[in-house]
Amino acid sequence: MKVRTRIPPSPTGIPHIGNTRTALFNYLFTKAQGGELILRIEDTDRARFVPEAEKAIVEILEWLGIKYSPKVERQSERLEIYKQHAEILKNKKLAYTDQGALRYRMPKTGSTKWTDAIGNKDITFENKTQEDFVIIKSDGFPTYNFANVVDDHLMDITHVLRGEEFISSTPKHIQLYRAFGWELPVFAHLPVILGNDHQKLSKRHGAKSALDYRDEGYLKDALLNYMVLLGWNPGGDREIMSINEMIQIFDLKDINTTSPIFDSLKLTWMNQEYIQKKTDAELKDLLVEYYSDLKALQSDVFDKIIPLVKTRIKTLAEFKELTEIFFINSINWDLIDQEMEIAKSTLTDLKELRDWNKDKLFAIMKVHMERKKIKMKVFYKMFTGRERGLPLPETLEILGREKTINILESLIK
RNA sequence: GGCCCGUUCGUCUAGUGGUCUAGGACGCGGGGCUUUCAUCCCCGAAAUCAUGGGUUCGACUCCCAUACGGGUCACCA
Repeated sequence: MKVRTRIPPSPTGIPHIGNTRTALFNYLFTKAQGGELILRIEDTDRARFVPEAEKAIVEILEWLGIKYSPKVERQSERLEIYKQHAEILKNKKLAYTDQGALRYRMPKTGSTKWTDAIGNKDITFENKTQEDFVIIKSDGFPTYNFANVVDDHLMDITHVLRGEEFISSTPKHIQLYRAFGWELPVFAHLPVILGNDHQKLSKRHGAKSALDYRDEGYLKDALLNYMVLLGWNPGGDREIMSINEMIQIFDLKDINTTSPIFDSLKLTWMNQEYIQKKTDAELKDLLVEYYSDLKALQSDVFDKIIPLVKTRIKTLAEFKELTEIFFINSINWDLIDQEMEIAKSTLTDLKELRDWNKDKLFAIMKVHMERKKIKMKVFYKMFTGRERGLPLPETLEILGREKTINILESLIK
């Protein structure tokens, strides 16, 4: 039997990174099994419905390369189906009307159990602890608990990979399957990702979305790689992996049972790793895509900057500040007396310099450093306004004679 | 509070009865390289494997209890 899974977001906002990780696991599992993944919009909550949410959901999956079947299902378009199925339960006296809503009558004796694929463990709930739950709301829309089960069956879902927060509602789902005489899918409840506060990731606690990370200059490969390591480990010391490598070795049995804490520091480190692994051309493309205004930079200048920048940025967003000197058109820093003196004599040297290249430029600086017993920092401050940055001689070589001399002249007068 | 799940360095984790005086990664500290800052390289600190009982010739690994943490108790998903 072919594996079929689903990504069932509810369009109540932009999904945060925890939800996206669940989508990723669904994708990896499905690809590894040669199955099919569908996207099903669970828009049954009219009060919290956010029109733009679906667009963001699709955008995230697209950016990350999480592919699913072309036909997107929407529960709001399937109301008739839920109504029919509710009717069946009502006729069987398994559901009853309660204040305009339809409730499912849960059995009150015995127990409901299943073997969860995560950790391969049996989970049992005593039925006496379960309450009758609403399946059709008074507004005519189905609840998650109902629509989810009906759709999973009708759409031939074989594996339900979802967050651990759904464990306690799984007995409801199982009873519904039984009431209809349907076969159970495999349930796999992923441990939820916790934030720094050790609480479940949530918008309220500042959980970001994949789109936020993209906007902050993170690469999709890095985000994907970091996310997958949160709760999944193929064994051994392997950490850096491409999505295709993940698919090759992905197995539900390697998913942990403990809730991991999201460590943005390690994500940032990983992002830097990925940036460094990119070729110059690839990094250039990423930067052009990230910044809308890089066209202003001359292509040959841009090409020369890339290798200098590569080991110095952890996110694409850091590019601008680091390369500021190539974009500025006015000087906004001052020199103190000693620096001024050095600036003047350096300027003289620069004007006389025949070959404008990094070695000659560095030679000039070296002379001054030795004569005045100063450190390189002084030159960084002088030419860029900052005490650190891209290698100076290289930077000035790329900047060119005219612009470099301009900087010193405007500082001196 | 009831019910459910979990517990190895600060964090992500390896580990499936003896190879563990517990390995890797991030972060942190120190050093090297060096034109600043990075990158890179080397070294180091960091877990009495939550605690207490079992089982066993032998437990991080199996069982039980306790503690702690998390999830969930909606006409939200």
